[in-house]
Amino acid sequence: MLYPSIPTVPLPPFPSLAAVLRLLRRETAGGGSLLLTKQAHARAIVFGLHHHPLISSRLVTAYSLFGLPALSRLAFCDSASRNVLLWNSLLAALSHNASPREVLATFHRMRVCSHEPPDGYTLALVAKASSEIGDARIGRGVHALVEILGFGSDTVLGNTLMAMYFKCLRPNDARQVFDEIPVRSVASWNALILEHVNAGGTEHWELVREMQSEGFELDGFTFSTLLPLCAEGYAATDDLGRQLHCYILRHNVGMGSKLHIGSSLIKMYCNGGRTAAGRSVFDHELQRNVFTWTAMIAGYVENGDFREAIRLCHSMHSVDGIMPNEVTLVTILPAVGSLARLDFGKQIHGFASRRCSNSQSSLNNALIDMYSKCGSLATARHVFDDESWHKDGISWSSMISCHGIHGEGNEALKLFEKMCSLGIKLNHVNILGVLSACSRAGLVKEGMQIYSSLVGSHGFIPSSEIFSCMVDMLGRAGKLEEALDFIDSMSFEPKPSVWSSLFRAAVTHCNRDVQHLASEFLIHSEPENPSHYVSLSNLHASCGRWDGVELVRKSMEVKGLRKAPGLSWIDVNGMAHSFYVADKSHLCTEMIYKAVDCLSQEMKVACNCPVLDNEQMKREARTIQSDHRVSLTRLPGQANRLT
DNA sequence: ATAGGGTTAG
Repeated sequence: MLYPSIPTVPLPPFPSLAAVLRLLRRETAGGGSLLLTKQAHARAIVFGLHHHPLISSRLVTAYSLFGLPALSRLAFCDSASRNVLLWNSLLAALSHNASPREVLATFHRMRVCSHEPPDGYTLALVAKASSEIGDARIGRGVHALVEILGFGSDTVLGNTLMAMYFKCLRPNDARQVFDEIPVRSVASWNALILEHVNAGGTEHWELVREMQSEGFELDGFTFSTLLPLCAEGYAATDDLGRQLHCYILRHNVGMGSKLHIGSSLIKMYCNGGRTAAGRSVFDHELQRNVFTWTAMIAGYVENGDFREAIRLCHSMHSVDGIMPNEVTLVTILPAVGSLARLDFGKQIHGFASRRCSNSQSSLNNALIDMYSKCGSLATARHVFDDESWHKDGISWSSMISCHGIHGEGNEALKLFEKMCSLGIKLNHVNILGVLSACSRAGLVKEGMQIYSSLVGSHGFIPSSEIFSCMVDMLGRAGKLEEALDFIDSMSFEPKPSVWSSLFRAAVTHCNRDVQHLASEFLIHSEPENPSHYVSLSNLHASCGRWDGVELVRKSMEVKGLRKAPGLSWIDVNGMAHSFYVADKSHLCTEMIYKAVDCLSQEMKVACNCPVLDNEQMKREARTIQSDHRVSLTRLPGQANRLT
């Protein structure tokens, strides 16, 4: 067995038990000095103190705080006398840094070797380990032992056993444990409520009332559980989220839980689209940590305010001295991609490779997506091909979509096959990814094949997004009749997105009948959406039916509908330039239009297209642009992005 | 003993 390297620190003249103990105080070890811990260990060995159970258990715990279970075990093994305290320290160290099975194995050794019976702390650690394994038989054994050893009325152990039965999917046993706890605590109720929330039922509010009627106050844990349920609150008349927020402020809830509550509140408001309310919580928080910041950044990202998200990410260090962590980076990367801010994306990549481990799939997945959205297919692929990290389902899905976005349908299909052969489970997202890749690349046959094999042989139930994608695939390829048949064959009412796909296709292929049909359905299913009226009006205009135009405009007026004109914008050297349709207001208009013409020509040559007249050319350019050069991402109430 | 922030499509 290897001893830790003994540092060459001069020993004080009269080393004593107390001096070693002082070095092994939790604060010293937890404060980050592995060197001091090793120094203490060395001294203990030199003076034979490492046999003392108090010293050895401190050593076990100290190494555990550094995440070094092998050294914890070493300190344990070296001790000549082992009491419950020492065994418990080892079990706790393994519980934090090793597998639950190792905890149980060590517990069995303790039962055989130790002359002292386990205490409540031992049993709590073992119950926790058995809940992580999720095996109810093992759990029942622990429960029996708790009763036999006389801890049956212990509140903390009761709570642990209850959580254990929930994790082992034995809710009835869990409930029985709860009912039999003689003196319940807030934690007992919190655990019960959490499980009901996770199970997706509605009884949790009833439980909260019951808890209050028994005289318990809701605490920070209760609110962390309840707040996520209130995101949609403001739409309802009673706005539960705000009510809970007021309760928290009035009762000053959250001794020691202020940070948890803060980030939960921010998330709750932002999930309901109320970023301003979330920001107000954020600004008034007396203490913020990386969770608080990440919650606020995520709120902006989710609601499409990418610039504010990036601004916050930049200022977290200067304002609060807090560094972004991996989760923060994973949160901000989609915003970077949506704004096509390759420069910032590269900075994040550099920052991550310096400060984070390279093993996190989620971070690498987000990087692939960011590079892909910024137009950097090669870099995205480079990250993907790096073999030092483990690829999960999302990694494959991201890479497949990335090739799809860049028009490389065949490469997307190749990856999809490989993904399936690796046994990665298919879901709505990764199927939609490969189908939309087929759609963009015009691989109709291949896309149909995947669709029918999944729906036909594998009993997959397609989502409405997948239906729209299939209509889009057929429509782009000009197969409008087949697209209509496909819509007919759908087993449920087509969502507006299905009709939108059909409408776009009909515009591209100049089929006025289908345009008309789709636009009627769109107006019928979303009568409050102004875009549909404008589309119909434009259709009438293109046929010279000015009375139709008039009619549509009137009905918009009656309904009080106005459509905000669409914008496109492009970032040039950090400056955003935006354009309306046929906009001529830019200072460099002439130059810009010349450049666009050149690009269109180049694209046509690249696509081997015949030279067309001016009208045809414009139409063609629009189609090609929407497929390749220009990817349009709609931001709510904002502009489109040009990449 | 019970809790807080995140990645793929559209």
